[in-house]
Amino acid sequence: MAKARPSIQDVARLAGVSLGTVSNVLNKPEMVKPDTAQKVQTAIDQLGFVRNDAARQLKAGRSNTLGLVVFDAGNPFFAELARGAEDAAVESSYSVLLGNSDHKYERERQYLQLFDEQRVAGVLVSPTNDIYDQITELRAHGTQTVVVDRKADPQRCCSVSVDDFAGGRIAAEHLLAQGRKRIAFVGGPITIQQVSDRLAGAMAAVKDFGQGATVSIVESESMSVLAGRTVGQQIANLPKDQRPDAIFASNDLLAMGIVQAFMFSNAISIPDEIALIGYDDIDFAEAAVVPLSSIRQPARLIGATAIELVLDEINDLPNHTHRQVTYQPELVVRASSKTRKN
Amino acid sequence: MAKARPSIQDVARLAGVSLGTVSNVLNKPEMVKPDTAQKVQTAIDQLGFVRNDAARQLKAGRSNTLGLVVFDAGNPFFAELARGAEDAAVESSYSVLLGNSDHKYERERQYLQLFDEQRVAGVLVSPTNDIYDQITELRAHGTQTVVVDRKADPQRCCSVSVDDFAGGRIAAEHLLAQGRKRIAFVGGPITIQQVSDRLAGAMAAVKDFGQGATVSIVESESMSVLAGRTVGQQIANLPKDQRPDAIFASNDLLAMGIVQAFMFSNAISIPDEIALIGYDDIDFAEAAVVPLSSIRQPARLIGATAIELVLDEINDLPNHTHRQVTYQPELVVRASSKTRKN
DNA sequence: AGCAGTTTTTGAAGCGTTTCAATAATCTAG
DNA sequence: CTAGATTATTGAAACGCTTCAAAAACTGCT
Repeated sequence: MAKARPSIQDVARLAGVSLGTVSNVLNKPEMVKPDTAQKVQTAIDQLGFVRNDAARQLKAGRSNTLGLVVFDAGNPFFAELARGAEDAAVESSYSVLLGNSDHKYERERQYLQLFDEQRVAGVLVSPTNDIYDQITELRAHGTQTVVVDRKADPQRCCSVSVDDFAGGRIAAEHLLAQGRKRIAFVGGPITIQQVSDRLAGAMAAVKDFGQGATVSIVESESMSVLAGRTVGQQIANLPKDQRPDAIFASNDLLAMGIVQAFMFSNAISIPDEIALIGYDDIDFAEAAVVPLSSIRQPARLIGATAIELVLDEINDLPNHTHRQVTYQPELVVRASSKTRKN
Repeated sequence: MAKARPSIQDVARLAGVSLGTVSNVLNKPEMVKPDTAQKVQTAIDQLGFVRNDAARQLKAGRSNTLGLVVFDAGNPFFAELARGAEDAAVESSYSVLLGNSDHKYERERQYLQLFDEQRVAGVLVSPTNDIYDQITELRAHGTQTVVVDRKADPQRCCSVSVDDFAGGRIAAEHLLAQGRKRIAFVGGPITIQQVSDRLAGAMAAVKDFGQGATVSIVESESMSVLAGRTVGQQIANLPKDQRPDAIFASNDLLAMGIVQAFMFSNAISIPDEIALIGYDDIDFAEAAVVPLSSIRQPARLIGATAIELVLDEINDLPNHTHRQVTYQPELVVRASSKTRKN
């Protein structure tokens, strides 16, 4: 049934022109006479011809597709980032294909490999882990790569990130300023760079603050709402005097989960007993049971900037120099961390 | 610098074997002698050879990539759906590339076109609109296509969806059962099939119920949290006696936005004055200021099922018959729609 | 009509794979 | 040790496109 897909040859034959002409209609329409173009177009329509990108790429050696690999497409932060990237790419008539590694190293590898094999023009990746070799390899193969949401060695490639250390510091400082002393940091696995940086920032703040404030670390299994709920449960189960008086969740998903757990067990009030601050300031933070304080990151901007960088590298390789763009996070205070009577 | 990427030829030369052998190592390793394979592998590593997918596809005529086009990757519902699809695809060693149409017809077209040109093995698409011609065209070209989150004519292709009419009915019935009479339906643009089906379901429920209950329609600009906030504002601005006593938001994002608006203007209490129910039951619904009642859809399952269908069609085209899988939605009652004293 | 200059069209070469018939190497059994 | 069977390797021929030098078809002028 589905007869073989028509090729440029078939179109040429039907239109009574040479194959080169058809190609020209497709790629350099200005250099073919209008009525020839018309004939060709008619043939194309009639046959339902669709250019075979594989062949085109094979010949041309490059594509105008970009790859983006994130580790949690379900996190609105990354969704925003992706959208920023997409918009910027479309602007320059590139398309962005999104791969979700779901925190799985193997899957990340797989997408990177896929993009490499597809010879995409460039790749943005928010590396889960020690993906450095992967990236080095990619770059060695000639695929331009930009690291997003994490700092990268500017010797090796561009990166666009937000200062996680500063973010952690700001969050902790805020909690301390509210008079909290026993801060629990929730996040995990702590092997994730972002998590450990935020933690480090928080610790630094506590250290500078002195006054006997402490940070305890609760490592969560992942960074999801569900994981947050588990952690929340855990904390709720603690004897009252062992509970922290503030929680810094390393992203909003976790924070929302914690909120859910506290609501459910009905035992802990936010912010009276425990103040809570999240990270990312996703759209949902504001609508939480207790509107969630958070550290805002310019997700969209990150995506857009990353695209800019990768395109610069693609189009102007010779005098491209790697840049390390770092944005500053911003404290957003809502009810979840406001101490009522101070 | 970046010397041309090594080809299979280069590998062959370096390994001292023929090009066919290298290909075999790559594709049918069982039919090449172990030590030959070893030599080849060494050469591959040394050169950093990466198979050129374009060439491979060109020859093979097919790829093992699947495309997924959704219209709102930021909506956790679709994120879930995508994850379900991805997991199922990986299971069968396919990869899924995600395109986000962002409700824009043009961008949807563009992704579909891209996938078509890339000769992906199959496409899942949650069509924004009258994308039917697009799909017909795709299929005519031989790209297997499955419609997700919407019913499709089973004469033409498979589809996996949830019964939106039933969902709308259930939601409205629930609100009516709570003693509400003036239901506002929020959603838009109503040209979106899902929206109009849910509306139709709600209207049917109200009609069956009789008792002078009514449905008013508030068309929102889009289906986002932001749009919800706008609508919420609008409703809050209404004179008290003209406000509905229940709102059925056609997705949770809208509902969350409405919650935010009501909180902000501080004028309307949920559910006392207005009961609220959303749709999709995204993870965040439970953590909303007022935990959100919702209509749950099995997002992950939808994605997984769609992959199954498309793979069946790909692998067994001759005796594949289109199926129209419809799942039933499920009412989840939380605080936002519970009438306290009844 | 004939020439030079200009615009269009042509078609062969080649991109890096996979495939497959042909060839070579190796094994088995007599 | 060898014929015959079996297993491995080879390399030429596509796949469908873009490119580009060469040919053809026009132009406008004498």
